[in-house]
Amino acid sequence: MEYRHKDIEQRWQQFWKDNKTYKTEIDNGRPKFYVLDMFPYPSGAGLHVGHPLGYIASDIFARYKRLRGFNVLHPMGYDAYGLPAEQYAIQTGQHPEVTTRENIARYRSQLDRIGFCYDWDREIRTCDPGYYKWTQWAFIEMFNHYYDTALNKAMPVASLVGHFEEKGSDGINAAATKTLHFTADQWKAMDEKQKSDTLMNYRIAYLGNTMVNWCPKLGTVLANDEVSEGVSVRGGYPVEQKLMYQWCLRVSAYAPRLLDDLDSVAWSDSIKETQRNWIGRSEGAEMQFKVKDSDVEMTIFTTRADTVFGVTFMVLAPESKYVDMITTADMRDAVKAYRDEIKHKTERERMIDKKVSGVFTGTYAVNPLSGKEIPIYVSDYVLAGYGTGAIMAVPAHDSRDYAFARHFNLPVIPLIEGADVSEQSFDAKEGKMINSCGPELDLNGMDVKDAIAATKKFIEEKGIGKIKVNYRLRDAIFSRQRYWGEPFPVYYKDGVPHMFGLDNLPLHLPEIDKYLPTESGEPPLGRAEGWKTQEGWPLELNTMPGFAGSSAYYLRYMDPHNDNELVSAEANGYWRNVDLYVGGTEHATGHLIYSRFWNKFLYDLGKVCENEPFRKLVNQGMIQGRSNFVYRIKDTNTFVSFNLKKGYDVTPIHVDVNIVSNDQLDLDAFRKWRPEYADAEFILEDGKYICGWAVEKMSKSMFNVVNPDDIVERYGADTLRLYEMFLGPIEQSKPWDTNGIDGVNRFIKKLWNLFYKGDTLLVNDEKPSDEALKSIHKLIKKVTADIENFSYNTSVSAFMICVNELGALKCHSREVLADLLVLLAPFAPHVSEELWHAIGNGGTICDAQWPQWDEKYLKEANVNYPVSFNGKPRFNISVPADMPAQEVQKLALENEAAAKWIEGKTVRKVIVVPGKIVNVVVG
RNA sequence: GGUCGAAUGGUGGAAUGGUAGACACGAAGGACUUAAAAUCCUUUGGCCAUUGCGGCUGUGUGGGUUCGAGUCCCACUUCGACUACCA
Repeated sequence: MEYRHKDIEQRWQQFWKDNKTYKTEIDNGRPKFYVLDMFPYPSGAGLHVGHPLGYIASDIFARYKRLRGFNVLHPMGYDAYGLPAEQYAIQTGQHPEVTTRENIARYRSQLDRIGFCYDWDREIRTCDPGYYKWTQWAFIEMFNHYYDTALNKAMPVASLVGHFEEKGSDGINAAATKTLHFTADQWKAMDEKQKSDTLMNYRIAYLGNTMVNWCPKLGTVLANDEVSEGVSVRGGYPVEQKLMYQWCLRVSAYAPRLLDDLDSVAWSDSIKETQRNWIGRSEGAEMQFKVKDSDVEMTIFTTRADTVFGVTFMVLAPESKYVDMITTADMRDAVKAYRDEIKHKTERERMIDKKVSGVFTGTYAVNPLSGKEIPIYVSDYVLAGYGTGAIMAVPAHDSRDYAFARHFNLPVIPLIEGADVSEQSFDAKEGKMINSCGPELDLNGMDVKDAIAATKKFIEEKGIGKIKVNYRLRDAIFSRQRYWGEPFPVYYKDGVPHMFGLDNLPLHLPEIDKYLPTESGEPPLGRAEGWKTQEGWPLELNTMPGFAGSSAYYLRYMDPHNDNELVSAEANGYWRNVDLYVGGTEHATGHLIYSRFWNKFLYDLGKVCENEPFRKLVNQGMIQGRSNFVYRIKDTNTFVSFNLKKGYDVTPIHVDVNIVSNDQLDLDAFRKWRPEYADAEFILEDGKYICGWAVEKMSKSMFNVVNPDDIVERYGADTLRLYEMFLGPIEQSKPWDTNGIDGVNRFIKKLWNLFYKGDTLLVNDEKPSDEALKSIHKLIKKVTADIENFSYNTSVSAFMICVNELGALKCHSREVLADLLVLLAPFAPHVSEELWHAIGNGGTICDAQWPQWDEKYLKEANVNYPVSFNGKPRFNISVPADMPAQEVQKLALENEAAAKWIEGKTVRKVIVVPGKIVNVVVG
């Protein structure tokens, strides 16, 4: 029998399906293990060979854990809402649901061919009503809760209302949009609308007027993580700032916990660091600056309280509320002109335009420590959304303030000894303070760090300001002016928002005629006939953003068909949270923050039992494309081979990598590829046409997309799986290069040849030789350690070595080969299963037991090698790590081989490095 | 600008501080074959020596720690990823 991958893989995939081999149930008798992939957005282009990388890695781990006796939950589903389907719908009129369903079917068929061990009975799609019911439910719960900053958890809004009725706003500990002051009587006097507006200030899901990233081209608002460098991540369209009334989630309330709990998860340092930066904790002080000849006091935030004596001006964000309060009559026109100019600039234009701009308000403030008067400016380099939207400018020690000061010719006062500020600011927080003495506070001579502390203490005592921790993390904007997303379970009664009851969920997405905004500029849902409650109250027209459906999906897999709860306490109590999460780093500041927030919120409500959703995170690298080029001689249809192109004037042209093999072009296929190449001529080297290559993004336009289906067709899923792992470390980005896949394919054939010669099964029950046992036990040890460390590439190498060794030893022992198959089963499940049955096993290899290595087969002589060192002969002996130094020295002197080596020479020195090695230097 | 990471043959990549280049691809030579494919064997970092079985050199650059550094420390160069007017 020959190795026929198609036959084998099809047969076992069917077997697993028929026998529901991968169906998972709660089993209190076994420990659980939850392995999860970031579920894909089913795009129209289908999977390319880069997508399954992470899926294969997690599949190996899931299969491995199962072989080690764990009850493994390994589900898959689809992040089905999203912009591309909607854009496609706008262009073609096709319902996004239709295209989404088609795309999912395509994904599924591609995934199925690779042989994953998913429990497909647990599949979820975010656009299924049975799923988004719970997305809507979570939103309602967020609406009904506020964040208590003293208890550090979400609490029901009802208890807040109780407090208001007794004491008004006095003594509340609630995360809020702004600080409100009202008495119990004032609260009671409010009408329904006023009460609603007041509570919005505290709700975790709230309606607020916020500065949003508005993308005119997409006609929708985008979250911060959906915008990069001033353009939309999807589509790359310009994004501008706009004040809009939107649903928001008070993610910022969770900032301290999101930051602190990073310490408790096993994620890579780099992704934790990315989240820390995104959350952006900074310790500083809020300080009051009085405006001259006015009652207005402006609050600013600074992390450099020590530099207050160097403040030579102040700057307000153009959107700051203070601007209108303080601008003098004669400056009003200039300020208005500046603000209008800024408003019409997109975020991108603001960023590209690094020119300093701003305008004087005509007003002065008073430095609270020095008493000096300083001018107040408006400039767009101060952001409305961070801190208080107002700053004290210290040009000597902040580069942005410095640029502004130079442009407007404002004074620069250095505050640190020896700082040269003639060319640029001195931003470092080090040195001794100078020029920092006021009527009540003298910082001169202090170290910067001490000065910061001293100033903070002083301003707090004097009531000029207070110590404040600021976070960069903003609340998430939760409204999208789109069709293809979860509808909000919200209706408006006389303009006041109300939530649906759980009994009325899910609120289904309505049908509409076109997927465009209405004539009056309302979101697409404005087109839906009868989009109102039975009583006639209008429903919310926005839909939820992409991250809504993906924030709690890992919980739903635990109990996907439960119609009464997101997840039952039993299912959640058993599966708890994700033990291993595999996915790309691109979600560091989006999905991975939102999910953690969402989970913490549900944790506060007692709905889930773990504080963090993902224990361990592995970020697989991106697979880039490897493009091939042919070189056409200018103005001809002649192509010159790569190494001969010198001396010709050539144009490199991308050529489809699928008609190139080992960088050698298939000439006939090339002529057939496109009509204009039908009569192409070639200048060959050694009878071959060799193509050039480059690493680029994998995309259709570069003709470097490799479809996993083609690889599976030609080499089989097992080869694809092994080869993807063999390419290199899982976390590293690397180009896909089909060159080399033959080596892995050869390995499987060699493995096959250990079992079969022709149709004869070679396997016997003879006792394996010591060498064979050593080889297999070495492999067991290596593969076990590698899987635990995700070093799958070296595992594949280890398999190759072992199979080569067993082949050379002519070992066909059932005992050894059975172990080999179990080890290989996570990597190449089909061929392992096939051979597992061939050697007389029943059931499925998925239920086999992971073998254990025995050190006795691995013993090495502890004497190594003579080497030279600095010209002096030397002898090294390896010793066990825990051997005491004295014994090591004794061993070295008694060692037979060492003695032989030392014989006749003078022992100059015996160097004992405890636990490591002994060097006997002779000479 | 900030943060993190990387740099090893023609290529992908191995090396708990202990014989650098495992394994694989590619290449060269050979066996089998009428021939090709497939398969198998040998060689393969560089330089020198190859009827002397060996010698020298070598992990981006320069320093340091160490008996010993690809690995640890410092500085630099280059590349990549993420992020960015966050006061």
